[in-house]
Amino acid sequence: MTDLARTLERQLWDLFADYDAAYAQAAEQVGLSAPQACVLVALADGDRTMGDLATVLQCDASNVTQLVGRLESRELVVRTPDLADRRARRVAITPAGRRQHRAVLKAFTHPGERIGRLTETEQRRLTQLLGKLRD
Amino acid sequence: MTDLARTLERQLWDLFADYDAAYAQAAEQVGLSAPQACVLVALADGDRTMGDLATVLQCDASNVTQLVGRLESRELVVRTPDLADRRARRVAITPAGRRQHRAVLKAFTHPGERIGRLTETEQRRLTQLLGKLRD
DNA sequence: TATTGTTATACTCTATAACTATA
DNA sequence: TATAGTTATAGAGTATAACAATA
Repeated sequence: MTDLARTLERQLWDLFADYDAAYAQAAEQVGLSAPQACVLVALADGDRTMGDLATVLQCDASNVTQLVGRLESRELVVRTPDLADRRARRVAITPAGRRQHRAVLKAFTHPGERIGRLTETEQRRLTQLLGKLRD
Repeated sequence: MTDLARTLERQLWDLFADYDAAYAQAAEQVGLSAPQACVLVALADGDRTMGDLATVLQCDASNVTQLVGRLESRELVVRTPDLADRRARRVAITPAGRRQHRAVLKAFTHPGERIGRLTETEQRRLTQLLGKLRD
């Protein structure tokens, strides 16, 4: 491996460490854990079944049961029956949950600040490079 | 916020999600949790006191006590007295711990693969942009 | 008196296995 | 028989508060 590639690896590691910490802190400011905030994010664009949530969050269904249970006890989400499949339950974000979600987004200023340090040209270049990175 | 900035935020989020998952998977392949792997990384370049570890890992000292305790019970690290300060204890990685650490690095191919998709010129450009991002 | 580290405790996150209800 | 979700359980990560030993 080249020195350049090693430098890049280190930069990515450091960047991600900062990013993770900033996200956890943003959630915490709102009184949520990072996984709880992720649930609200996953529900922001519409309700989902429990199983769908497990897929999106990349975790076990039993974990979703507990995450949603804690959020429901705080009335940030609600579970309703699925009319098409009586085994399934749909989870939806409540108005209070939506307020919390917006608060997390507002507190998570980290990416916006960083991106704002780049000129528009640089941002375009970065988008292109990151796109190639993900493929 | 511009569309371009929004695209970048989304790209960073997706990239980081992949990165996190890949790191956790690399650690798991070796039989470690991600935090445990981070302890080994922190000790790879030399021993540290418990308090120093807490600073580096950005967590509470009582958490370090438990993380190190689990690793020590598996003989991946050892605690030795600090000769200069009898309150402190120095934690060092063992040969077995070093093997585990190397195995994690070997399994964590994700960043290297991604970086390898870029030409050297693109890598240089990305390094520069990421540097500006972090400041 | 302040600092280093541990212990006791509590809560969250997470998965596995066993179970219920429905398809 | 297979699938959606829950429950019971267990282990790991995390922090707070109280504590012991040392500075």
